[in-house]
Amino acid sequence: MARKRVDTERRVQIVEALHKCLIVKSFNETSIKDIAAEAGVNHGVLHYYFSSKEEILLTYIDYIIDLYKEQYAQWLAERDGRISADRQFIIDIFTFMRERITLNKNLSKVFIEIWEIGSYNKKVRAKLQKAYGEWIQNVSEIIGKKISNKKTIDIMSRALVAYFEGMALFSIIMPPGDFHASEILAWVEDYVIKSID
Amino acid sequence: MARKRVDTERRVQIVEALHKCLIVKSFNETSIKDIAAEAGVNHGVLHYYFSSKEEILLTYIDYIIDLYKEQYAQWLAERDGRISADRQFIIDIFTFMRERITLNKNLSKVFIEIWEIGSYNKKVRAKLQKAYGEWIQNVSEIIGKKISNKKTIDIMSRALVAYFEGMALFSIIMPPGDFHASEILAWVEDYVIKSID
Amino acid sequence: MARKRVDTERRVQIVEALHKCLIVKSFNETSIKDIAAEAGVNHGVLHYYFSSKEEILLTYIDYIIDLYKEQYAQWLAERDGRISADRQFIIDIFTFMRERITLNKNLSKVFIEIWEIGSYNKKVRAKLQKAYGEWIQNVSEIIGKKISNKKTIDIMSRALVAYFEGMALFSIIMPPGDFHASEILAWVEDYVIKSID
Amino acid sequence: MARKRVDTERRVQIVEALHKCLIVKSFNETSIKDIAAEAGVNHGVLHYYFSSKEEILLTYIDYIIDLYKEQYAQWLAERDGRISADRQFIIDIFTFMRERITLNKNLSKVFIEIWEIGSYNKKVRAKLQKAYGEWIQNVSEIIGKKISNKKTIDIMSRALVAYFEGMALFSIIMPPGDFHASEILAWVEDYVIKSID
DNA sequence: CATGAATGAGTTTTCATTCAT
DNA sequence: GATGAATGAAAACTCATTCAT
Repeated sequence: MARKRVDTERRVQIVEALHKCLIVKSFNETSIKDIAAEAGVNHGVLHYYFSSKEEILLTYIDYIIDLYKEQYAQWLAERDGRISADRQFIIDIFTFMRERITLNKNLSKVFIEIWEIGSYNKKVRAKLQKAYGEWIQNVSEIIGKKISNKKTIDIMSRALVAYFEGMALFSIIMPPGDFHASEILAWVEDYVIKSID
Repeated sequence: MARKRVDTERRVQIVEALHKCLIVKSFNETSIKDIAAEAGVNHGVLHYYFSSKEEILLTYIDYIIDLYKEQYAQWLAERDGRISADRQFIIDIFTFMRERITLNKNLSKVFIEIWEIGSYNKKVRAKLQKAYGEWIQNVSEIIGKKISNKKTIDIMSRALVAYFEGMALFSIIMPPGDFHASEILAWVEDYVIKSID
Repeated sequence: MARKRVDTERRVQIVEALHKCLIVKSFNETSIKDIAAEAGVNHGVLHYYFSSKEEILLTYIDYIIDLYKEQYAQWLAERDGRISADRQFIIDIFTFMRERITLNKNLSKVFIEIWEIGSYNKKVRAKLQKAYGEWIQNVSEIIGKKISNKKTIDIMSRALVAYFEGMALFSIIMPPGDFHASEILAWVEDYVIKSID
Repeated sequence: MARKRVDTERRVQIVEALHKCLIVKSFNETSIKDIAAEAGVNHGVLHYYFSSKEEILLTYIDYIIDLYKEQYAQWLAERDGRISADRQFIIDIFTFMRERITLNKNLSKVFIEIWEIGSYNKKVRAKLQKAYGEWIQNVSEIIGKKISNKKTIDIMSRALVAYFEGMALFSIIMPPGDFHASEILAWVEDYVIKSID
């Protein structure tokens, strides 16, 4: 049990080191020794806790997705844990997504990396599919409070999440201070809320 | 003169070989020898025509962007070369973008790769910024036929292009046959056209 | 602590392997794999202990210079560690330099190589400058026991060391058994000693 | 006949291009294309006029040695073509060697390169042996005007030429403006002349 | 003769992974 | 469990040389 805990701590430590590395360089440019140095452990140890570099990545993807799922759950818990049809609630939940997820630069950078790996790697893609499926489901529940047509809900939630990810991409790729991602996001949110309210 | 043509042809040949490689594996996984094999030439030749692997990539990015800019220009030329305020014209132009760009799987796959490289590589990012800037400009001109408020045009065109790219991403990442990208795109187009018409 | 020793040992082993290689071929013709083979280690190991081929060379130059500085220091230590004005002492010290340094064929061969590299490489040149500066200083101290004019000491010590190196060069370049380097050196030594005594 | 002349001109042109390259970089760092570019000819042509890179070098060595032999011959011709026992003549001839050969930086640089190649390459070494043999012979003739003992002449001429080459080396290797090669050379010349006069 | 395209062997370097201690 | 030494495959790149046109 105690061993297990140490194990888990070490794995988290390593996985968080990978996160720090990915802020600065691509997964490919990040060597096992880079991760080890960032984690403050011997690089040989990484192969004790993980079978390969890929396994660190897969674990990391779970970790980063869980981190934001938990943040969302926590945010929701602070609001009684229920999705409300309230206009203000919907404004707030979109604001949360905008500020904490879409405009989180480090997160976006890392996700561009994960997209790229996922586009060639089935295991990574499966994780993305699951995470995006859940996020789409969350958005469905939100707009489902206002719209009854299931088809419309399905389409809109997918479109919205794709749009969020497109904006996350552009917030990294486009010249900073010129693209005004925050403003665009707010405008569209407003537009959507007006449309469905 | 004849020489110049051989030069250009070889460079195009190499760059198209890179394209074929990028459909299957990442730029990093694609070795100089892979590209050479795909192009059917000796690997030393690649360094004869290009100073480095990165230069092949940069040339490729120009090539692929030009390819689609030309397709757009050609499409437009067939329609008198002018952007019209006609409802059908706008429907058609969005259909063109949807079918030929956003839902072009190979193109999307390659662009996910370019995004990732661009997120760490300034030269690549600059090329993306230019290309997206132009595309946003094109969309601005289209919706500018219907909307007069400059700010709204700016925001909507940016939002639309980001959304298109988000959809391109999801068409690659999400389970095929399940995400219904085509339908979602058509629905949103319809929605936008109705909104601005 | 044990680790540190392994480190140093391996580095010495590699540096000595380079020495053996340089007896046979130039630094440029000596590949990392050649050095590794000579050292009896895997070639990857060389990059574990040294960051680059140049760093091996720089370390080697320090090594070979230190080796002969130590031999000189040791020789001197055996003679009470002091430079004497004794005629026999001066004869002996010149003999030491002649036999152990100037006429040491392997050493001379390697130094021709280092000269060549140093003529294009600043770091190598700096090491040569330091080593020759010290050697000139040593000769100054020896002849300073007999001559009081500082200018004369400076000039003579520089001239002597340049002459020694020219003789080292010729002992490698000129047909063996024909140039009689040993005899020439002895004659000049004798001449110098007579002049200053 | 005309062809032969064109051939020779081209070969000289190439060989002079190599000289210019060797001022700046080592023979190893100098590529066939570098030489071709410096000569203003197509690189394929070098293999028409020379069988290999080594042959260019060997031809170059002949060229550079001849150049200075001719300069010496010409200088001598201007002085009636005979070596004189005149003190001033000896002063002048040493001055010529000092200024035009030993202190000629480009020449010295190139010779360090040739020494190094010659220390591993028999053909190059043979050329050096011949050239130095001739130079030593010249010096023998000069000091032979003053000294009658053949053995002494042999030793002194060899020692002098070795010393000149050592000084050439140090004029390249040692910190410029610090070693005072010119002064040292002049002092020793003076010393030698006084000794033998 | 001239050109420049093509070849392919060879170089240094990187790094995930293994493993003895 | 931890350490760091060792392995070896693979990468990008260089370049003398060849050769068809």
